Parts: sequence; C-alpha cells; structure tokens
Amino acid sequence: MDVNHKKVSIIRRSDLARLTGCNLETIRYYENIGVMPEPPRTSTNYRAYDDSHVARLRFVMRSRDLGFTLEEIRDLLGLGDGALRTCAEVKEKTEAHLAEVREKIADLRRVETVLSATAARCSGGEAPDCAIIDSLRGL
Amino acid sequence: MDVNHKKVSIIRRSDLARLTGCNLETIRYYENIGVMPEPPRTSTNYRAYDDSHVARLRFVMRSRDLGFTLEEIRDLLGLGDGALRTCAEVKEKTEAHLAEVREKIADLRRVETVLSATAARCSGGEAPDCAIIDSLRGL
DNA sequence: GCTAAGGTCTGTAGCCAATACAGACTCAAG
DNA sequence: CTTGAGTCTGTATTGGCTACAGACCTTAGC
Repeated sequence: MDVNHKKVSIIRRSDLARLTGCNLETIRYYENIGVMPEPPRTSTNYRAYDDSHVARLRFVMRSRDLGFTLEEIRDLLGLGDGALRTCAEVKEKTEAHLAEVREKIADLRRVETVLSATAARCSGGEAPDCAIIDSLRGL
Repeated sequence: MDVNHKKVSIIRRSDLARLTGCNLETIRYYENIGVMPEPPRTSTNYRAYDDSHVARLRFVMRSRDLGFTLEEIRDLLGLGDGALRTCAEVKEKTEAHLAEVREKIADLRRVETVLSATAARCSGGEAPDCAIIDSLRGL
C-alpha cells in the first residue's frame, strides 16, 4: 500500500473554498482570528487541508447563516474564554440568539409598516416636493 | 430689538446630541462624511448649530432607523452624485428599500424556524454531547 | 530545460457606521 | 485663579469581511 497515495489529493485553499462555497480570503481570515485551525503546510508552505477542515468550515458557515457572530461560533466550537462545555449551555446560547432574531424581526416589521405607509402617501410626480421626504422630516 | 439676543442661546454639540438623542461623536462623523453640513463656528472655534441642524439630524436619524444607508440618506437629502431630484425617484428608492426589508424579514423568519427547531431537539443536559452542535455540523 | 500563466504566500489597506481616546484648548463657577 | 467640565483635532478600534501588491511556487506546452 502506498502510504502517500493521499498526498496527491491534498485539499488546497481554493479547493476548500470551492467545496464549501466560502470566499478564498475569508478562509485565511477565519484562521487569523482562530475560528478555523491553522492547517499543516506542504514543504513549500502551501496550506494542506483535509476533510475535518471542510466539516469545520461548513459548521462555521452554517452558524454564520443563522446569524451567530464569530465570537459566538468560537464558543459553540468550545474554543476561547466563553467556551460552551455542556449541552445546556449551548441550548441557552441558542435560545438567547433566537430571542434576538425574533426582536430583529419585530423591528423590521415596524420598519416595513412605516415604509409602506410612507411610500403609499407619495404622489410619485416629477416635482421635487415629496411626501416621503416630508414624513422623514417629521412634518 | 437686540440683534444678538439669539447668540446667547447657541446650540452646542452636546445640546444637539441631547436634542436629537444622537451620540456626540457621531455628529462629527456625519459632518466628516457630508451627511450633516459643517456648522458655523464661534470665535473660539466651537461649533454653533441652529434649528436647521436639529431638523436635519432628526431626518438622518429617522432614515437610519428605517434602515437606509448613509449613502442613501445623502441621496434622499438631494446631495452627492445619486441625488434624488423628483418625488418619483424618492418613491422608487423607498420601494426598493422596502423590498429589501421584506427580504430580510423572510430570511430571519427562516433562521427563526431553524433555530427553534434546533433548540427543541436539544436535551439540555450536562453532557458535552449536544444535538444543536450536531445539527450545525450537518449530521 | 525554459517560459508563461496561473495559484499561493504574506502583510496590509479598505469598506460601513460608528465609537473611543489622547492631548490641547476653552469656558464657567467659586 | 484654580478646578472641573466641555470642546477641539486627529487617529485607532470594532466586526466581518474583501481586495491588492509583490514575492514565491506549480504546471502545461514547447
């Protein structure tokens, strides 16, 4: 068996980007801030990733999609000062985040209401006078 | 009539902050980027605002609350390259922004669904094993 | 073997929308 | 006349990236 047969299929940075949909430069950024681990290097200093990096980056991206900050993601991963060690801690964090998301939705719904009411009041004419501008002015 | 009687009640930066609820430093920032005009100065170089600045800053803050970017606010104010000159242009901009807000709400609702389903699946026990972490991993 | 085009490496700068801070100046009360 | 508060300026920091320059490395074709 060729011990080195895996070496021919090393995952390079561009591969990792392609496999995860993550931007190339963002990967390096995540390594710098400790959200992704520093991968081993080839003899010529190229990053050499493996499947674990693919999984980890997918975890990070999924969490980002759900609106977790990178700080929170570090905690979810059990890294850093605020590392979440038990399931209960993770659940608490998730529920707190869920509450924030719900607040943001409520905020945006208020915004939606104001914006649509404002737009409806507008004549849409060619004149510079505008009901929208007036309502932003608080008139 | 005392021509100068208004000079004794000049609006200073801290007053403007108090009157609008805007952060003190943010006012200077808005002046730097051209969203607020440079006010006249006293003989000792203090900014001297008047009612027009209060109204303008309220306009800016209200627009920010509604999620417009500072770039867009410059346009709403009729400043800069993309100045909106007619009511129709303002209406178009507002409706485009409204569409973005609605998309953001839809995104967050999806996030809410995933998060609450995920949290519900979690035992909340003291063990490090966690259904939330597993689902973020994509298992 | 050589060359040209592409990939990768590093550090650094820029983006938005603020916020914070240091060090110099000024103002108002006692 | 001192003391504390307010103001002035420029600059640094935040978060989450993205972009770029200039040096290296790799690969395909000749």
